[in-house]
Amino acid sequence: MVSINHVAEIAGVSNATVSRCINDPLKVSKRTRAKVQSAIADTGYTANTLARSFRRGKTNMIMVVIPSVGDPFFTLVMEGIRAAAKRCGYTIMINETQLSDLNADEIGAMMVSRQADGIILLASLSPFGNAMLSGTSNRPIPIVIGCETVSSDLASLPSVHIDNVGAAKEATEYLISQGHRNVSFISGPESSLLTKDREYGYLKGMLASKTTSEYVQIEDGGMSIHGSAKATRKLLSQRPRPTAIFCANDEMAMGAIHEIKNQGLSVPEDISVIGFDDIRYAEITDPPLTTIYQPAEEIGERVFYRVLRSIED
Amino acid sequence: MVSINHVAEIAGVSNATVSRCINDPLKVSKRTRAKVQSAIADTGYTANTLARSFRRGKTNMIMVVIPSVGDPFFTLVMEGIRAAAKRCGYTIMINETQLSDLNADEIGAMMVSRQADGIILLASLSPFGNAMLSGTSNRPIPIVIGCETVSSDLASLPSVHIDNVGAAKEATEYLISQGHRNVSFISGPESSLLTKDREYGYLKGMLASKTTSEYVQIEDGGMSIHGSAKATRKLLSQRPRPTAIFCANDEMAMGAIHEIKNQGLSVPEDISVIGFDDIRYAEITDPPLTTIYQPAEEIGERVFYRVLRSIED
DNA sequence: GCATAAAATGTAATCGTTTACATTTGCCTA
DNA sequence: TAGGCAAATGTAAACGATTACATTTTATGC
Repeated sequence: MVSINHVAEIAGVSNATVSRCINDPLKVSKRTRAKVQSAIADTGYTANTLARSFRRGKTNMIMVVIPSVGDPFFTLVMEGIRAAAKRCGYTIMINETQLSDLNADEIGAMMVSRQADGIILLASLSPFGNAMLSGTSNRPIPIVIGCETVSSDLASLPSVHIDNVGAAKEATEYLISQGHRNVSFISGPESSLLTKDREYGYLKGMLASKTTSEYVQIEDGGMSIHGSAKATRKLLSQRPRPTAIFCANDEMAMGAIHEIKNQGLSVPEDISVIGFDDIRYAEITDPPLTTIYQPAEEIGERVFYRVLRSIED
Repeated sequence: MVSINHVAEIAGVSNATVSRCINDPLKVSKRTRAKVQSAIADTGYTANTLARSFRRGKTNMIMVVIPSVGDPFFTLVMEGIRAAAKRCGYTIMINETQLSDLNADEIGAMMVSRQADGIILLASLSPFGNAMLSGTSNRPIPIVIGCETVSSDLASLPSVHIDNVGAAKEATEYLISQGHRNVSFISGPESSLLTKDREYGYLKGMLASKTTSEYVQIEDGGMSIHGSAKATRKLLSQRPRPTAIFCANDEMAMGAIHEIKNQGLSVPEDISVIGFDDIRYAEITDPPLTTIYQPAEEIGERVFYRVLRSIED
């Protein structure tokens, strides 16, 4: 491995000069710069990032924790994050951490290990409280939560997200304005606070009038196609049957539509379905999925700048 | 920031002892271990990963480069990679690098920067040749390609993938055996060698008999729903019309089905569609998508072990 | 050509670990 | 209890960069 010292020797200068030549070229004379550059070219030297980050105490990397690669919604958020990061000279690393794997130790370790300058959590952490925020005197690196809501335990963590309660309430009101009275809701797991917020918005919408408030029905769709299909089966077996199903995200809406058609019913004639997120598959479902748009890219951009701000403090 | 030296001081031992206590506890006496552990607890010390990796010359991280978070197929591959990595004490980091961003410099920098011990490329690199493999005397870190085919330029890179040519040929033969003669193919962009392999398999299947070889038709679907819908539109406008469309992946198959239905035709009565990969959406398309299964998890596992082997050499 | 300031370069400490090697401690046996 | 060996611990040198500070070189004005 060729180090900065090899380069220095070959160029006939000190390592400090080589370092300057790389990090602040204007500080070295044209002649020396040429010598150093040719030595770099000759040796094929590239700086050891580890050593540099270690010495500087900064990696210029931001880690994004997502529960699952393969979630089409995150693509959009990532787009925003990545674009902003590029502009600011940061590299994005993704850490796929299944929700079930998320535990305080792991996240805590990540936080203080300083392998990244900051962390963006596109996931909720409610089950773990803020245990991870204490217990170490090493200053934890900045964490910002994106899309997800912040649990009260983590109230200290900044977060960038839309008004899930309000949006879900509006969607529910829309369904009601279309004449629906029997509106059911397919929710996500307890660990996803964001879907709980949407559930709350649904409740708010339904509880506004007596007729609708009598028909509140919520099933857990587990954030997956299969889970949602199962939940739908359960909902459809009830009497009176729902005339509309509001799903906490699009993927579950797809599962619901699939199950409804499976049972020989049709969407939206027999039952309306509404989703959340507006992922790219939403427009090619049959029928096209009615869904609530989230400005995913913008959220990504904002959450990045938020974490950047914390880093720079 | 509390360092190993603080801990040592508090415990009344040398930093070397603290280090041993962490990395090889059996090497220190019970009494000392207790002292050190309580000092660690008191100070909330956690090792500086950067310093450790730098010193050890090893990060125990493997980077996976994927063209896009949000590709449902990668979820499955990642599952295999992650499981294997966990077993072996490695951490996985994902680097989302849009194909268009991939350039030799960036990848080359990644390769030698030693921020990871190895790289798994779930993408092809053909446009860039092996420029990145030369030009530096720093020993590049191991790279293994997964799922994708290796371009001839990169023949030196190991790769783990299925027999795309064979599988596509079989699928084509299957369609022909079902009575189809007019089978069209929707391909991916030039940069994705894997889809080119599938295209080649399609060709092999079609060219086997005179009747079918007369109907070879290939359109670029750009690996996206929209691109594929557009390609399908073009195919459907031709006379004679295809009776079957073979798509290089499931997402494009979904786009094709959508467009076919859009034009008032039905699947599979008027036109059969077949995809590739068996992503989770395949079973909820309407009609259910016929597709070719890839053992994604197993590929993930294998590609991990392959890169591990290179690392350990 | 000299004095002086500014620019360029060099020297060496430093970041937090790990680890080869040296030293000390403890234990066992004769 | 001395001698010898193993176990435990300490010392100090790395790893490869950056950077404060010291020194040298160059440029400027007279």
